[in-house]
Amino acid sequence: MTATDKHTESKIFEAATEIFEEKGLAAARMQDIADRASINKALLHYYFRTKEKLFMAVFDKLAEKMFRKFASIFEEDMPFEEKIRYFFYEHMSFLEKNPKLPMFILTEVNRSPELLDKFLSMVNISNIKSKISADISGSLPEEAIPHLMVSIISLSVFPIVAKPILQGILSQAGIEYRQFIKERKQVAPDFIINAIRQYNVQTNNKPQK
Amino acid sequence: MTATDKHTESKIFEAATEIFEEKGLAAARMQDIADRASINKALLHYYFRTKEKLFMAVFDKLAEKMFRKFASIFEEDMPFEEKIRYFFYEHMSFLEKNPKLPMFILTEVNRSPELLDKFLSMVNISNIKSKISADISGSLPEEAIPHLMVSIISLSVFPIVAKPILQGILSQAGIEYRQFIKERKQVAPDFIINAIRQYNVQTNNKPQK
DNA sequence: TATATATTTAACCAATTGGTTAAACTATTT
DNA sequence: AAATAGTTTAACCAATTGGTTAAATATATA
Repeated sequence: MTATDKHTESKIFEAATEIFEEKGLAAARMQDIADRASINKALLHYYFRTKEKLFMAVFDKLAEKMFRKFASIFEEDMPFEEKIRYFFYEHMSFLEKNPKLPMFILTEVNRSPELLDKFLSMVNISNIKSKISADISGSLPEEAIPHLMVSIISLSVFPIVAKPILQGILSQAGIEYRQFIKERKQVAPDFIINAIRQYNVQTNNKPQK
Repeated sequence: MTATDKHTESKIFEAATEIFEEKGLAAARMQDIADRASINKALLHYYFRTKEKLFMAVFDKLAEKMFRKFASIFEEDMPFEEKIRYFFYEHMSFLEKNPKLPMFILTEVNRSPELLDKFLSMVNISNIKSKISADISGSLPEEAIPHLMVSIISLSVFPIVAKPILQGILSQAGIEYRQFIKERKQVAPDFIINAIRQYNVQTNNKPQK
């Protein structure tokens, strides 16, 4: 493999990433990818053999990116309240930089759930549960923790995925979507923290490492 | 138009609804729709002329259904806390019966946001805002209301849309998705209500009409 | 019952799509 | 420099796709 083909292969990969993120597998066309990469379509097959294999290479990269980001944030060692705030800040900043990623993943995993198989273990919910239990005291029931986590994800991801709808509805009230998402980085963690206050949750004031 | 063709047309429409919901516009095939309806493919064109027109008929019907459900629940006259509980119960029951609908709408409006134009006015956010302000007293800032509404929608819709992911992750901890969603009808409104308690929100105890 | 109208069928069509092929071109090795 | 290996191109291919056509069939009307 020469420097030239490393270049061609990555050009293809980048173009494919964009096109697949924008259109999904079903609507993406090999000719569109070739056009985006400014190469002859036959090269797609020379380097990646089939559309399916090219798609899988892209999906794997993007899903890894998304799940790793999620998992790493949640497993950080820090006081719980701070972790919630850090999660929203980090996760929503990540989503801001990758606005098409969640919708891409959701589209493809709804079509083909087995695509997820190799990524699920990256999110160890039992591990996260014990970390959360260790981080907080009070009467938060253990069975509430998955709900809490799903709520956290819901509050951060859904407004991104529903952008066209929210943009339309919010603009009726003179609210600008970008500004709304900006505020949300603050509002959403407040919301979560206040919601769990009912359990007399005291976040441990452990010294930070 | 005869009784027979009313029958054929609705058979086509129903089959198209299923196929478009399952696959979206890009991946749906006219032959698949014809097979699902047990008719000859040419009839799709006889009754609906083009794929695009058939899709639009289906999209309009489904989007109307979804937006009308959302809007009607939120404009109910009842005490706020009760409205939140009613919203989650009604909305999540609706989503349970139409599990593919949100993902279908999200997919298509992300691809083509102008599809939304005729439905946005069904959700009058300013109207909802004044209703909520009238329903509750306390110090909930007006600019927090859109965030509250988006949170409510996020908490109800996202777990449906993310079913494959949640199913995978939750099963690792021995949690069954269906049971999780069932619990959520109770957990999510609790969450919302507790979250806004910080504003010294008192829900009006107006007599029900 | 005969005629007109509407519906359905099966065959066909042009365009598009993912993929293949072999020649031309470029880079590397002997 | 010639031979070999690797990359790229442009043309081509078979299958699929949304759509069309005209004949056959069914239904409605006079």
